[in-house]
Amino acid sequence: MPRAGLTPDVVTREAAALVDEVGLESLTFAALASRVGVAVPSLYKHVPSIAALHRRLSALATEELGNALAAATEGRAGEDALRSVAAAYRSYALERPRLYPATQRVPLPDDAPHVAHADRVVGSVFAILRGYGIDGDDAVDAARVVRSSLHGFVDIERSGGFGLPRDIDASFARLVDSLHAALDGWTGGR
Amino acid sequence: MPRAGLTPDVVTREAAALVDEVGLESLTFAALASRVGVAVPSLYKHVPSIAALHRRLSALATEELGNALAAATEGRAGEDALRSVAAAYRSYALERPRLYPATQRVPLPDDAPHVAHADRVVGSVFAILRGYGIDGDDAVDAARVVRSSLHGFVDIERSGGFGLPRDIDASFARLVDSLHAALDGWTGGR
DNA sequence: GTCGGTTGGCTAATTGCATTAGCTTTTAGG
DNA sequence: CCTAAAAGCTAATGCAATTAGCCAACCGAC
Repeated sequence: MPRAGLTPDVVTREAAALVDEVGLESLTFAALASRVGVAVPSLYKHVPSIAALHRRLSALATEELGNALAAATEGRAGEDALRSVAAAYRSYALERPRLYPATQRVPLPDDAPHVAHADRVVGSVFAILRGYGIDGDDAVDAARVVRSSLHGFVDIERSGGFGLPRDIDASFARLVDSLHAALDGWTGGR
Repeated sequence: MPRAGLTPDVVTREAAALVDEVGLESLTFAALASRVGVAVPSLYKHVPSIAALHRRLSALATEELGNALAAATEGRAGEDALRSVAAAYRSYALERPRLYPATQRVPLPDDAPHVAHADRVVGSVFAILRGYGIDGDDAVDAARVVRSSLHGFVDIERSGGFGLPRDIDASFARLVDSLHAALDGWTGGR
């Protein structure tokens, strides 16, 4: 029986591609095994459980999002960075709408790679705030505002929740305008 | 065999209570049947499938959220309404963190009750905007900004995604401040 | 009160999924 | 080449969702 050339990373990437087709909730070891050409129990040689696979998918999605955001901040600061990061965030969610929710899983504390990817995502937001001169507790509050707005928008969008007849791109632009105004006029804590 | 007194609404409410304990993804007909005291196949007399039960849960959660928001707007306008609705939105999500995600499901078009509940939630947001004198396409954009911010914040919060040592209530207050500022200074479309 | 039809219980059976146990083959390193 | 580890496999187990069909409870009409 020749080796299928699987590794945990290969299995995870194939699983992500399958999620793009069927969604996270319909991901099964049966479908994945069929996809990579092995019997179902063989998957356990590479990934200990379906739950572990979901955690790996979260780490992968978070890494990809982090990469996209980091690239978006390069050579940019302040408003320019905000707009670039916001666009990258939404682009990622629209490219992989079924995988995107996996970015929201909080890493297990001992999963160093996943923790690092998550920190990187948040780090990109803090980089924006430095351009606005916001730091300390204010930076935490502001980062939460930015993350909430972006996550909220793309989550509702990908779920089809914006049903009224109004251009969604235009609404997103107004959201980012609002974020810029909020960060630009950010005042000390209360 | 005496009747257990079940109806589709009773089953749905019991399912919601079970979701509060175990989460949406761990809801099973087996656990629910045990909870209401009937055999598993008996549940099919009241709810046609697990998928249909999830849709009913979404309608119920959306109704509850709609009730909370409607109550929060009563006798209030503008900034007062915004703060009240924002608080009510977050309170609901914190009271039923495991059920809250069900509010995000888009209703099937022919599910009139669910559609009505969803419209009511959005209606409460539009009521706020009327107090700020925002209408037309601007109102759609602004409603999407408000919904995104609120949903995004509570979704990250309930998932444990705000890990940095900073009071979350304070961050939420800053989010609402930002929303108020955005709505207060809302200018015409672009 | 009785009867008939409908509703709501039940058990048995089926299919599919996640997982474990243990055997066999392939592969890598000494 | 040999050995141990890794990676395939089948069989088996337990659980979940669902269907089929039987029986009893219930309700409305007479």
